Amino acid sequence: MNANSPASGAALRIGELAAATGVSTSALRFYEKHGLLGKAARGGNGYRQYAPDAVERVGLIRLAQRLGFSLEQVRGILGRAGEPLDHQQILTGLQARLAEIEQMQSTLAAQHTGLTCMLGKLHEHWDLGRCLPLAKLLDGHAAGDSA
Amino acid sequence: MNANSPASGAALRIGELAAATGVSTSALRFYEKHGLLGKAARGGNGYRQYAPDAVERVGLIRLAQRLGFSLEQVRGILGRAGEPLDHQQILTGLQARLAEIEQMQSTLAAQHTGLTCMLGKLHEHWDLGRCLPLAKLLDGHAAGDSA
DNA sequence: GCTAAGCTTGAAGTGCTGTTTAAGGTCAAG
DNA sequence: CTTGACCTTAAACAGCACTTCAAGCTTAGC
Repeated sequence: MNANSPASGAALRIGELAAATGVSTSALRFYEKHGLLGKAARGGNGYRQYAPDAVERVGLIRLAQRLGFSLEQVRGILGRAGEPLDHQQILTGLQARLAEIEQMQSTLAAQHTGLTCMLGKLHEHWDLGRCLPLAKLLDGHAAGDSA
Repeated sequence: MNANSPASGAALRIGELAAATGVSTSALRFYEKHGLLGKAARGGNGYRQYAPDAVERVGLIRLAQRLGFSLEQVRGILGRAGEPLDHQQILTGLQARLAEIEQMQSTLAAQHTGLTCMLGKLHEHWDLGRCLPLAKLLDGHAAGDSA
């Protein structure tokens, strides 16, 4: 029953960490296997023993995921395990993601323009064929946009 | 050698259609199998015989893909085969994609804001932990789709 | 008529990501 | 003793758009 009673000051077991973070135990093991979480110490029974700050680490992983980072990118940013957290590396990673986002934004903007344009054309004359040239609009720059 | 010489007025073989559209033959068969392309007529030899307007159809499929439609969505829009092309269905499909795009745009915008914010915080005090509250910012309005 | 290129089929494989599940066993508490 | 949390590794899943494979046709040029 009480498998999940926080031992106040000390180590968390995987189920406790899972409960504390909202991440499944299997996901936590997965993170560990992929170097996101760092190998937990083990008790005499072989159970993982997480220090309380693991909660924050997991929180950071989930935050990063929400910011659109893949787990591989997260590992690139947070470092492979409990290592020092290289500031430069973090900045670089964040900026790279920012660039990625901007790239996607311009792709989406171009698609948006293209679709809007298409809807306009379809209101006039009902010919999808006339929309084909829009393809060039999507290639053209994928960056800026011009209606 | 001349397997790909357009027989002027008449039917295209799959390789010819592929050459004309820049889509591989295997992809064309794949499209057919999934109802995007409509079953081609067959010659006495069993080869597919495409009418010249298949080129346009394939062009539309590729255009749609560039607009971010999945093949399944394309099928929803263009109709399951050589059917009449339901105008209403097309409009609905395009608008649905437009909504999808806008959804993604707001997700990306939120991520962008979050990241920028994070970079700001990190310049001040070097504590990633202080960035955790940003998670709420991401929840705030854009559904948790990161893609 | 030989050979190479092109066509036919269906099934399975590919690449990517993030988990989850399954199978088989250990450990602790009621 | 039984339940439930934990351990391990390996494999499955899910979604997308194809590609590849194998085995066996046809067609075209020489």
